[in-house]
Amino acid sequence: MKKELPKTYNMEEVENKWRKIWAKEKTYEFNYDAKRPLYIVDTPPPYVSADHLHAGHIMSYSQAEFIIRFKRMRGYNVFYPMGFDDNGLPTERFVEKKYNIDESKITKSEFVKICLKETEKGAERYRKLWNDLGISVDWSKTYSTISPVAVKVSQRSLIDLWKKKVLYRKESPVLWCPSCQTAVAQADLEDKESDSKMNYISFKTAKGKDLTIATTRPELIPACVALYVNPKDARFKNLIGEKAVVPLFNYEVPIKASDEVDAELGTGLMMVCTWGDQDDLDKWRTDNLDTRALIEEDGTLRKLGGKYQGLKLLEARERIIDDLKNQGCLIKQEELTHTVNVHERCGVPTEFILSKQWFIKITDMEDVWLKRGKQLNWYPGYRFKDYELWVKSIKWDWCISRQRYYGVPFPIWYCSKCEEPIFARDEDLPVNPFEDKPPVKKCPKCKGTKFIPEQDVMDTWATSSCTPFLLRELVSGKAKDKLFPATLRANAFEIIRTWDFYSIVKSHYNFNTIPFKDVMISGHGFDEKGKKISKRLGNYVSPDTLLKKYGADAIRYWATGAGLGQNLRLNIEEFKKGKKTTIKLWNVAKFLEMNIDDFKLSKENIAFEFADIWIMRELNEAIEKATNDFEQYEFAKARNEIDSFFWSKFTDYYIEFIKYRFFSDDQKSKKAAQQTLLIIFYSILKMFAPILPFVTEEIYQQFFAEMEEAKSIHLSLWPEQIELKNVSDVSDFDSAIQAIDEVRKYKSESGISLGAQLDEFELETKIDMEKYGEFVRKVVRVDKLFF
RNA sequence: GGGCGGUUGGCACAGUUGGUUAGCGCGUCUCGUUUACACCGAGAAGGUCGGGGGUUCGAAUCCUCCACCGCCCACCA
Repeated sequence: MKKELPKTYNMEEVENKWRKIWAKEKTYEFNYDAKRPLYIVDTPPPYVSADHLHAGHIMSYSQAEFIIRFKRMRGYNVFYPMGFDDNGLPTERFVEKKYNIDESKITKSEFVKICLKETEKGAERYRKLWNDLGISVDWSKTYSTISPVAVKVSQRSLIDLWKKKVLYRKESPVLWCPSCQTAVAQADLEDKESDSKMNYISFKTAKGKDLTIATTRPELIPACVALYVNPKDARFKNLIGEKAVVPLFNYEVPIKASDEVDAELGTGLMMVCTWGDQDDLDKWRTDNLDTRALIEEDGTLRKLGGKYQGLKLLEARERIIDDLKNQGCLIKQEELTHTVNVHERCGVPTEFILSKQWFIKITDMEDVWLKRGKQLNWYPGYRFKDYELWVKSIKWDWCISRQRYYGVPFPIWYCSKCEEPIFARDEDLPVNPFEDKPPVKKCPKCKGTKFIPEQDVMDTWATSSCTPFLLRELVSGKAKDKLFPATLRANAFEIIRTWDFYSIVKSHYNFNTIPFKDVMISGHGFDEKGKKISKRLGNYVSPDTLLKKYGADAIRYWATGAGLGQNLRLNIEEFKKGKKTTIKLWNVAKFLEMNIDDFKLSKENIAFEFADIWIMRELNEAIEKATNDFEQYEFAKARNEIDSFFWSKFTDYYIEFIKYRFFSDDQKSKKAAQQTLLIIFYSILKMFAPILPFVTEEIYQQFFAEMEEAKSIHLSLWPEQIELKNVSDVSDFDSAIQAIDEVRKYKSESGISLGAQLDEFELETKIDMEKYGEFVRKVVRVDKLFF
């Protein structure tokens, strides 16, 4: 049946319509079906506390989704759930700021309640944006990282790690954020440039000889436990084994030797404190130095600080410098700029403090992590380097406990007498140790009867690293066992060292396998000038504004623009081009509507003409290339391929080549053109479908739905190449095209309308006149062609 | 200090295993209302591929050094 398309494409109306219908018809719902191969997608659960959604978010999720739609059309049974990461520090800080909350004046449960409310709001915003963009998520399969199922899976994973003896609790120096007042992991650190001073301070040996050390952290002097020199350093080697006297505090520390001391740096004499940096920790560990814990959880000096006790680190620094000056122990100060490690969530420099924390063993396992990493397919391949580099730089076991409120609780109680940890039973999960009782009445170790719940919550990555085996909990029945490992993990490069790495760790320990087969790494969205989009710079437009102005299809079109793993600038021109493409598709549909009476593929033998065969050959090539590109996750290349076939071959040439046949009385020729148009355009629509889901669906429903069983173009199959057997040889068709170009050029340069009829034209291009003469004459409207 | 990515006409980008006059889009200029489309069509101008050196019959494409941009890691006594 023939339908009348509106004259112009009403983008907003069409997009809205299909959003509603896809939701109502549950077009993207996952239904297990043993016959079809599975394609399981694990995309990042975004932080719902991110209140600055921008084009970068659109870009990375769209890019993964192009592949997902492609795979769906390739016959895969796609399982595409969506999660929201709403636990942990980012949410807490967001809530504190938004409501101006002082945590000391609010109960833990009140605070958590507000966090939950905010995260719900945040999730709703994301959900709406993804939906507006046409992200083909199965919305009946969602999770949040604080939901009972996520808590259960995380806790179960943790208990398993304990049983496998790779989880341990230990008092040791840990990376600590004095602002958030929690332990943090190595992966949570960020570099920050800051101005500081190098202080040259005089020590004395026990025998009274003068020594000078250089430090940027004079406030750590009360925690000084040793001085180090290089044993090859002629100036100092005779000091090795002697004692030095710490100024202001007047206690003795040993002078030791280490090859790692660089005689050129500072004064060549290194002060080791507990603990200022990695060196301090290394020396402390290997040489069994004293433990002098100086820093309190809130970033003030402990009792060890003597008269400086209670001062903040920076205040203590000033006072100590003053006092050193007064005692003549400060020799000089030099300005310098150096990089400090700050907590990425708040930008405050981290410290090391002595604290009891839970750790997962990841150090000394480089070969294991590398082996696991190599078992994955990395797209693009060079991003494996990022993983490799990270794995090789791991110095700490993964500290997973956080001294915060809003997060997944540890399923752990401690015996109040002997501190033995009691883990929850699997059948009781999820548990909240504050509300639930431990599974034993008596401590198995000391028979104590009182238990204290673990106060800490888990690191957010301890939870989100479980997503590969959390996803399957969203379905019931037979499918469950088949939904792990996932097929595709898609994320941006900056979370390779966290999300990807920790997921690999968890799957390795818990299931002795890899968490997913393919990793697809996207770049970042940049602003129009090429600057990274950030909240601080305010260099972004809200996605809603962009969507309203250009439509989802156009924005998705832009998102195809970056090569895999490359950054992508915001580019309004690309939005416009995307919009133009949707309109062009619409107008071609109008053309078909005007010239085709019956939208059916004919079963009769069709007398295809040269131009028809030519365009079908071109189509086959385009299909082959686009398919290969998509298979390699190269959506940018695929789009270019489809684009150039559509614009340069199909609309610029083929449609012009056949117009005359529609005005002629040759029914056979007309029929062949109609059939070719149908075949080609239908394939084009399908190839554009992963990128432009709305306009392709609209046209599909108008003209092609009746030809197929699929209720949506997105559930139809990806186009196959057309079989071209027993057809004329058109390998010289390019000469005909060249002749046509020649006439077009002549008309254009002579100011003659392309539609004007010419009596005769002398061609320079040599063509097979018998074969293509009539065709060229009709297309370019010339009565007589000759050489 | 180590590593990754990038540097191609005004702008934003493609350039497969090295091979004929280096491509596309936008922009610019000139034309054209051809019954799908002016959110159109035809045509033109414009680059020697960041810089130096090398390999080769031949390099944007391989090697080497350097510069600049972006990012990651490490160090900073």
